[in-house]
Parts: sequence; C-alpha cells; structure tokens
Amino acid sequence: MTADAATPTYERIYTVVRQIPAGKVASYGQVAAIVGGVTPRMVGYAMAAVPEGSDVPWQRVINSQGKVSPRADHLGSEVQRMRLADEGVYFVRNGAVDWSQVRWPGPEIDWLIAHGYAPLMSWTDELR
DNA sequence: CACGTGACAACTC
DNA sequence: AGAGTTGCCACGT
Repeated sequence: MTADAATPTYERIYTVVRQIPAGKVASYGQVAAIVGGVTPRMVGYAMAAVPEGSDVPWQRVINSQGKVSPRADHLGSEVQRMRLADEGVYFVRNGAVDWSQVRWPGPEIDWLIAHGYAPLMSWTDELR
C-alpha cells in the first residue's frame, strides 16, 4: 500500500500508524511529521475515526506529554490504557509513559521512500 | 498554569 | 451539490 498525494489523508495516516509495533508508542505530532502535510490535530481526528475491528493500532498514538488524551468518550481512554498495558506499555509517574523506554523510533528511511513518504528528518526533534 | 492560536478531512443528510 | 456536524493536538506567551 503506497501513499502518494492521491491517497486520502486518513489512509496516509493509518499506513504510518500501522508501522508502530506493539510495545511502542508515538505522539500525534511525531506521526503528523512523518506523514507530512498534516497537523497533529488531524492525526487525532483520524484516530477517532478508526472503525471498530480495524487493524490500525490507534492505541499506540498518545499526546506529546506521554499521556492518553482525554476525549468525549471517557471509556475510550480507559480502553486505550488497557490495550497498551496488554502490550507492555505502562503509565508511571502522573500518568505518563517513559518516552525513553517506549518511544517508537519511526520507520526506516527505505520504508518511507518505498511508500511514498518524504524522508524529511524534521520529526526527529519530537524524539526528546 | 491558563490561555490563545494554528488549521480540516470525512460523513451525513 | 452544499451546508452542517463531528472529532484523541502542539506550542508559544
């Protein structure tokens, strides 16, 4: 599945999110930077729109503070925490994950090129 | 810490 | 075809 300019925005976002392995997490801003041309908020919207039973691991995208973002559906954030716990991702000290332990380093450069994403390194500053 | 600001795709009538 | 509705952000001051 490539992601050229003709690919719908949400699909381009989902394609990147599907690369995040179990046990790792990424921030909305990180995903947005990798996809390119989308804002972190758009990534949040896309995650909220993931259909039930989809293969998109939406739970692996959290906010820049390392916390599960609050949302209209309270239960949703609890489900997200539980699913992450099942994958070995835990929220310690005031509800935030330890980025140094669970941060997804991002896709390989080759993958980006092979799938039509610009291998811009601007997102590395998200890797604080 | 509390704001203000930037910036929207997909869906449903 | 077009308007209206609906959503899980990040960063600067």
